[in-house]
Amino acid sequence: MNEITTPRRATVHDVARAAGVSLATVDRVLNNRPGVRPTTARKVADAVTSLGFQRDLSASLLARARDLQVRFLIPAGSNEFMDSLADAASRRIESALIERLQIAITRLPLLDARALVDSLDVLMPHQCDCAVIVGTEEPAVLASVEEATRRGVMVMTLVSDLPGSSRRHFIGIDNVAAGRTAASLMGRFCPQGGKIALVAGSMHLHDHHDRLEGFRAVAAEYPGLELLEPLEGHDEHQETQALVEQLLARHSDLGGIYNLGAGTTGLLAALRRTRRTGSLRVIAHELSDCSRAGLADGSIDVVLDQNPDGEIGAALAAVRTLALGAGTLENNEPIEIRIFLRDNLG
Amino acid sequence: MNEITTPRRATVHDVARAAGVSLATVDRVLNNRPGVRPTTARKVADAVTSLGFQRDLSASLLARARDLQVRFLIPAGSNEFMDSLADAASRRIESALIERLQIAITRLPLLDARALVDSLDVLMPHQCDCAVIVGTEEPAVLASVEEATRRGVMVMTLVSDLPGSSRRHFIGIDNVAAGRTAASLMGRFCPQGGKIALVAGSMHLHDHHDRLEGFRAVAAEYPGLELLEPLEGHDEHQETQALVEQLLARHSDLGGIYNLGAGTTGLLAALRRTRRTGSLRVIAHELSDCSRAGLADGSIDVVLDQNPDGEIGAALAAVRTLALGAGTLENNEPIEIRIFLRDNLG
DNA sequence: CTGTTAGCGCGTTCAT
DNA sequence: ATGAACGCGCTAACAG
Repeated sequence: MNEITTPRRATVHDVARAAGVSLATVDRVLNNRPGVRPTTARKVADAVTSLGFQRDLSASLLARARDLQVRFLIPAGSNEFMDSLADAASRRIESALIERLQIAITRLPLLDARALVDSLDVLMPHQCDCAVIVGTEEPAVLASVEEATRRGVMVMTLVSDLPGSSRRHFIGIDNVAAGRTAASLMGRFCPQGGKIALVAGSMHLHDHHDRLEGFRAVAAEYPGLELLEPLEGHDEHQETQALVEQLLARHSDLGGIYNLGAGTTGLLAALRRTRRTGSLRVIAHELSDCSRAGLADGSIDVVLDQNPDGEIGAALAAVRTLALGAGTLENNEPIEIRIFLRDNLG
Repeated sequence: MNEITTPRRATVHDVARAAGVSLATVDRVLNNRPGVRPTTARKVADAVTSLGFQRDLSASLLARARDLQVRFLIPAGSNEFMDSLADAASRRIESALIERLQIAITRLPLLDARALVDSLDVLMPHQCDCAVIVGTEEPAVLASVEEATRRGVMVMTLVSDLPGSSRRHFIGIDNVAAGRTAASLMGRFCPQGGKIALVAGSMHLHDHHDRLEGFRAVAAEYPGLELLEPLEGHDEHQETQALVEQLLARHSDLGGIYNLGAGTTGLLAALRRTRRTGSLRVIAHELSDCSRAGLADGSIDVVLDQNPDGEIGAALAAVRTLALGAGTLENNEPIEIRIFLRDNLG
């Protein structure tokens, strides 16, 4: 039998011996601290690569008698999805602690760049190793991210990326693919073709924009589908409900609705009031109590979900990896979109 | 600002002090080793619960200067899906090693209970902490699992469970839900109704059986759907291809095919030869090179995937948790079924 | 039966 | 600029 005999991993001792220096020097190089001659540093670096040395994060945290501190900065009040993100983070507090990861969560009062910047600017490297933020692409935010990085606080973006910045990693789904998938389903749901309505929060939101783009691209492959102009409900229950009721009244022959925003509660209310849940195919985003109910009673056919639990898990895993000093994460696979019907709900 | 001040976790020292004993005694109780008076053991146990003590697995492995050994026993040759399971495990070898988890993989020559039993019986606790097996429900296998458990080797079931046994955990999807989901999609794909063909490997396989059951239950909700008698292709390319070609020839008005087995290659060949990829809705199982190609060229509409990577990850996480001595894992949520269309392929 | 002690891989004073 | 020595939470070999 081919038994796999794993060779013992290299330790700091091995590196020190190979480089002909002491443990302390190796440690200084590893954590790139000052006080090492360039020549010595090179010797250590060579030993590290030739031995394939990999630091043991757990032992490192054990020695420092210190946990890894992660702070999530998540908007509140605006979006139901943000609540589920925060909940997912909360749920992990306990289990993360066992792995020496301390999770702190700050809900920002508004979807306000100022509040985010203020919270970010306060974070110091001795109390926060990594800030995981969901932020909008505004100059003040970008500046704050740069500043945090310079101070020694890693920044990671969640849900919505800040491409030009010094964020070390991005966790989120591919929203264009989400829109494409929705269209691909809708096209198959309506083999006879038909009018399809699009309900968004706002076209100014990056993710909504991407979803719309993806949906339109694939919908074009189904000549029978006639896309109506997108409605903007600003993710407000009342407004979305009114909009959808008006929509249903105007188009008695509507074939489907793609709700690419977060106003699912309002949409559902409208659908139920007008009792048009049979002949109409409805695709919405984000699993929530509301959308679960919609799936259960048949008013929603499919829910595309961003998988907040998976995103939080991926974020924590990334923090651990990046804490070792890796420049960037190469395995930057985006989070997978989850697809739910009534029949595969947890 | 509500700063979360986490109290320091309790350590073995704290437990020893609280129980009025020494570290060694605490350790003996924790690893339930012999040589401790019941009275003393109780005092320690009380201290553990009252302090909410949780062992640090990493520190434990560090002290033992020993990695956690996990062995996967996976059938070979029969099923393409098993290959992807083994691949998923292989891909994790390196990253797991950093977390002190040594992965070993044994491919069993046949889907043969005897081979599984032989491999399992050899495993000793000093070389294998946990065996993760995908096995059939046969008396010899069950006996072997009991024996392994008695020896001190944990057993975990993967993909296919052994309900009555002493396996500590099961990792797999809900196949009834998978079948239901397929029917739910098919029903929506065929609003006019139509004939639906079912292609299975064998009705003797637990998972195929469950999928069929789920599919039938939900398909009954769509009165227009007419289910043909299931075909058994025994997951063989040739046989499945012949079966499907015959099927297509006989039913020129076929509306859809649900391939609930693993013979996707044969199915695809038949579809391409008969060039019937337009009006026909096809739902298959397991993402593979073959099914990916089918999605890409439109011959397959939807692939339901068991998520082998996720299953391996869940298995490794479970091993870590169970290694601390927890009796059973309470969070026994099944693995989620992944749903792929052409537009959300990684 | 129970306690003492050394050491796992690493970080961190404090000397040198 | 560099090294020796101690401690983090836990296990194990050896005393008592």
